[in-house]
Amino acid sequence: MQYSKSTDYALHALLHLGQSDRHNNVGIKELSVTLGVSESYLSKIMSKLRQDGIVRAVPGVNGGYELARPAEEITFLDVIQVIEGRQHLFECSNSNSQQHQLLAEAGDVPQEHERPKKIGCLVEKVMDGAEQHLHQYLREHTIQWVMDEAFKRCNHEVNKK
Amino acid sequence: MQYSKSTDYALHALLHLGQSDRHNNVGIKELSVTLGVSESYLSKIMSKLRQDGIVRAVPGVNGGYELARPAEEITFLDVIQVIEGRQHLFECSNSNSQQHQLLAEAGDVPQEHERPKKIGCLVEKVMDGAEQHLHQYLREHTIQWVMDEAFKRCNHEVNKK
DNA sequence: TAAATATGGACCCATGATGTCCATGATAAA
DNA sequence: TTTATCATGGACATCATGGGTCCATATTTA
Repeated sequence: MQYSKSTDYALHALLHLGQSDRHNNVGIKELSVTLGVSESYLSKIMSKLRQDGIVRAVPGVNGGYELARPAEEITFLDVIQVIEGRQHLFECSNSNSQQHQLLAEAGDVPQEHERPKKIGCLVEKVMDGAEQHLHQYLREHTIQWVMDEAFKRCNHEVNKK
Repeated sequence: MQYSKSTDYALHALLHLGQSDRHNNVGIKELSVTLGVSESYLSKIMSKLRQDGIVRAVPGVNGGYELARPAEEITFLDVIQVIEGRQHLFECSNSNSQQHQLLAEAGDVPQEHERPKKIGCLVEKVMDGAEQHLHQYLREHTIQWVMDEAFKRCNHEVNKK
């Protein structure tokens, strides 16, 4: 269970756009050279980012990509969800199995007018909780955060001299 | 990006072992019927859990599986790592690309005796932080926690009557 | 118009998840 | 000791997905 390379490419591409001098969009060629990945493949990824309103794209001569909104408003979670999809980290495959009947058995009120019970898998509940924590952290970190952090490190390095 | 079905099966199987009357191990047949999955496949999963010391297995007549330690000492993280492996959630595929050189460029001290710099990808750093939060939550939730929660719900249901 | 650029569809390949089948080995009951 | 029961592990089979290429098309600027 790992995030795909596409997510890697997407995040690094956005960082590059964030650093490039503003009002100058960056072509797919420059991006692909910088990241070390083919233009064809990177195009697909950038296209997804555009469809989701993370970047803007202009075709034609001197075209390219630029961030569609400020880097501090692009979170890691935004990017990950565009690339990886919005499915949950975990889905119980048999919510109506014997397993779950047993879990609810003791306090069960049998057939109190046929309602489907809607118990909800407790395993899933834990996993959903974990996912919420993961997402919260990813929401708190933006493209801008990485650039700021890099800048701070540079200063620190300079001061050491 | 999703946890596999095997993780699902493993967690539910352990719950079953946790609930079954103690000092009685449970055969693969009973487990497979309860979870609604084939014996063959579930065997593979149980075997992994055994190799990692989560469950014990005894062959022969009246054999089967039982928890190798108390249910409150089996965390979700334990189980997930056995099934999914211990690889990181994210690995930067090009830590020495031009991208990272640029990030470190401004404050760079060129060739101060050829050390490889060991910068470390900041994207990876964020992702590792996220992973730590995820793991912390999964460490705090055990098989026993789920059983306790199920018990509490039963009582609540009974009290409502 | 021509060159540069993004877009999207069709396709390919390797890998891993999911699952089956079978031979083997260990154990307890008869 | 024999036999039925049970776990183990290897060899496959199948299918979905990630990762990637190639090409035809549309759009824009010089």
